[in-house]
Amino acid sequence: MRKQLEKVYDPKQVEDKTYQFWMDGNYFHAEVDPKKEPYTIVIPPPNITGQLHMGHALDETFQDILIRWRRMQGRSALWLPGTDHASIATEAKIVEAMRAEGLTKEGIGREKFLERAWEWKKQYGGRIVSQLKKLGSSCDWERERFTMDEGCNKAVKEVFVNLYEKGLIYRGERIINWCPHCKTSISEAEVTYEEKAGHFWHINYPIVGTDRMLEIATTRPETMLGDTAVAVHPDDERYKDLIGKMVLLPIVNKEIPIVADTYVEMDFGTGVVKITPAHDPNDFEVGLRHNLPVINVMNEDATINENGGKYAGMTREECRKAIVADLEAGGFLKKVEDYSHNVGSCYRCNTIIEPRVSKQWFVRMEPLAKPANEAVRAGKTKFVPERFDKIYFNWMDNVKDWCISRQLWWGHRIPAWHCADCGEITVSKGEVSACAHCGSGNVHQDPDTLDTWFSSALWPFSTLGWPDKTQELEYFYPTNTLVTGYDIIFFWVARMIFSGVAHMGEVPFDTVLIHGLVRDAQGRKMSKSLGNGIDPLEIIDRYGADALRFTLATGNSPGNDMRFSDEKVNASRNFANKLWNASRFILMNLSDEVDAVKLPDALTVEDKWLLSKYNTLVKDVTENLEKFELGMAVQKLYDFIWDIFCDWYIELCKSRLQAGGVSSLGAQQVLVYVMEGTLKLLHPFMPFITEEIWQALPHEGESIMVSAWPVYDPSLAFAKEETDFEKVMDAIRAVRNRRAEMNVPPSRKAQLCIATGEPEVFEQGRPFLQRLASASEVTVADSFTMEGAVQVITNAARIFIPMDELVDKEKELARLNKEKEKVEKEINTLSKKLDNPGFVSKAPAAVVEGERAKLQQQKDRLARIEESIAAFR
RNA sequence: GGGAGCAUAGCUCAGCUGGGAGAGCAUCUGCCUUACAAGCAGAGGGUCACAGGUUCGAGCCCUGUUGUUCCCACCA
Repeated sequence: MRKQLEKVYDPKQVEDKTYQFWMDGNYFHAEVDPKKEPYTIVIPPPNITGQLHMGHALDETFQDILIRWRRMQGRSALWLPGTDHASIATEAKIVEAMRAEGLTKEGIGREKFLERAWEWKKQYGGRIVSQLKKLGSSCDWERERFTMDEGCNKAVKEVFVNLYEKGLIYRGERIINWCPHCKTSISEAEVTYEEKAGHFWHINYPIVGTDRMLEIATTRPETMLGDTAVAVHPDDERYKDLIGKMVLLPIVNKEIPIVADTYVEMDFGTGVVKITPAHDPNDFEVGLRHNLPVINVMNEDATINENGGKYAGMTREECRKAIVADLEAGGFLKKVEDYSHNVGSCYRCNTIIEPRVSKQWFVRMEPLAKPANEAVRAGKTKFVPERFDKIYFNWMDNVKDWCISRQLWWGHRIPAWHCADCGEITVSKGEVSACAHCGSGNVHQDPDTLDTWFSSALWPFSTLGWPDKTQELEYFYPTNTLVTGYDIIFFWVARMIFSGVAHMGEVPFDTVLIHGLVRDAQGRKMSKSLGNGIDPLEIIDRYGADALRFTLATGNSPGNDMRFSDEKVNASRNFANKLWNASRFILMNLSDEVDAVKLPDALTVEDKWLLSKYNTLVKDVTENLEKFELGMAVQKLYDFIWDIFCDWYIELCKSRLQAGGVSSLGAQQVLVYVMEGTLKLLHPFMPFITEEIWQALPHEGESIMVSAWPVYDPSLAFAKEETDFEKVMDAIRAVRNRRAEMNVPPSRKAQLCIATGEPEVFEQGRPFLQRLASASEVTVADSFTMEGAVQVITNAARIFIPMDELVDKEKELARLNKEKEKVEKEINTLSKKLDNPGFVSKAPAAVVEGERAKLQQQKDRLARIEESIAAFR
């Protein structure tokens, strides 16, 4: 007794059980196997603070599709999973949790803080991993890594020391982007700019020794507390005579010089710029050129410090208001304009960043970017879609030095020790107890940690054992495909590429598959603040993981954003159910004799039609996957299963199954053969349901996920049978169509008389016409003379349905004449085309041949229509 | 300021190297045909944003225009 399936597919009864089955079978594990070709994907490690969101779901679905497909193709397919320590985000969470207990970071100290952080990681770091499993991700969990584990730490230190020794890491006092909320420096890439409405305050600065005023315009009046000059353009006739003079800084009452600098745009604002070297990157540069003092007027949290005099203690915003009020009271404020300008914010917490001068560690980018660019230009790494290489090049060609130090505790600590005696720095992979320069034991480690992306950049090789020369590294590196969103190209992709090139001498992956964002049904970005995020786990709970995966993989082309809606998942769920019921049908009809996947010796015309279609599907899906056209592959599978397999073949084989005997056995074998192969093709997209059905059908092997991917089989290409059978299908469709138009219910059977030049084709199709076109009886002949019958014309036949009482002669004639007109028009277009010497001589022969065949077909059709019209007269 | 994407049926989107416009949803009609009503059979609906050009042939290639989204840079 075969296992019978439930009437409706219930993912809940299948998914967890099946995932466990795969884990028990150890199918996810990839070994170094010289007999096999490797295929490697490293996961973009999700943050340990994170919850699975739609972006992850899309990313992981693509990766799982690729990895499952390659595994079935016999590659040693490694999907290396792991998580990211996410220094800023994690530290923020822990600080927040501590605040609830009335504790502060500084209060408990570094050591205790890190203990808590690790405890937190232990408790919550696994959450996202278990969520990945819900999706069906076939990661090699034995090789799971963490960006702050021992191996990654070893790699980080190795790279830091290496770059330092090459002079590519340096420490310097620079103006950097400071997040007053996270209280750390952040890199250029971590600042997002947004157009914000603001004001342009015009302020009069009295010129010392005259009664003239110099009018400057600023968007940030509060920074005037740190002004150390005003600047004009050297060629500006209006101000030329003032260069070198002093102005009196209002409120502060300090004299500062008027300098000349070409940075100033003459025709913007008043052509005079106040210079605040400590709080503006451009002003900082001007300050360097003119040897201006740098006065920092803000604390770490962007409140005004003691340099701000009476404004000390105010926030930036409070100070701005107070200063503007004071300027106005003092008569210095000339006017206020509305002005919108770009304001930079921290990409993590969205706080407006504050440019700040401080001592930080930097990576010198130019020497690293150059070889990385060359590698990509040489095609060693390809972006899919290709256009994204522009984003990469644009960033890499203009890249600034990378600020890598963070004033945080949770992260890789910078392996540098400062000597209190000689002031020199000792950089080392190991612990340092004595200064390498003076030998003093009075050394202390730099308190800062590294940018999270510093360790992420090493991910493709640190996870494979580097800097040790492991077998894994040798075998799996360079990896093959990196799957990620376009929003992360320079944060991560670019940095992995230059790191791979610098430390491994080889790019880290051959292909970067870029996908877009998942938006909500209205096309808005999903975000916490909008509250429009859709939880993938809830979707899985309601529709099943397969339906979610199918939705994410379908109707979407690489690099483009997609909208997510319940309707789409619903359609996917319906598809899963369709597949489920098709297998139920097969199982209900399967006799015990059919116990293997094997084709019958004798194939009928409809068998050959189906097998030929299936064979093409195998080829197409494989080719689409090779070109990363996942959406197209999945669409073809959908069409094949629903339309060709279910709506046609299953209906076609019903009479054979009912008849029993050899003919029935043959149909069963074909059903099993095609279903089994199709399940394999669909498995990477819908792993759970395909496994469940595959196990219920005759099969070989333990699991579909380690079964062999189907290959195109030339012996299954039946071109002639395909076209022949489609003529029968055409006839069926045409008859159905006529009957529907005349509102004849299927229960009312009618005789069909088919006049055709290819009687053998329609003889073969007789049982199908009977069953699917509601025919009581089918007669095939060269021609018929029949009066008053309903007539249906296809490209291969004239079909008479003698239902005289339904025939309205006038209407029939009108319809036939309309059809005739249409065909004549068609013939006209085709003839014109074929009479065009340009077309015949320049178009490919196959195309011309095709057009000729079409013309002939239409001419034949026209002849049939004319016969029918004549018969009515 | 520079760059990129998008514009195709009422809606959401496919359409791979140019060779007779597609799907899902929605709408309308008829069916519980014993795998599936989460279904079956049918129907209607498109100047492929606009204007030129290349070509025997353009939704697809080129130029320009309009609308829209995004990225980068940035004049304080």
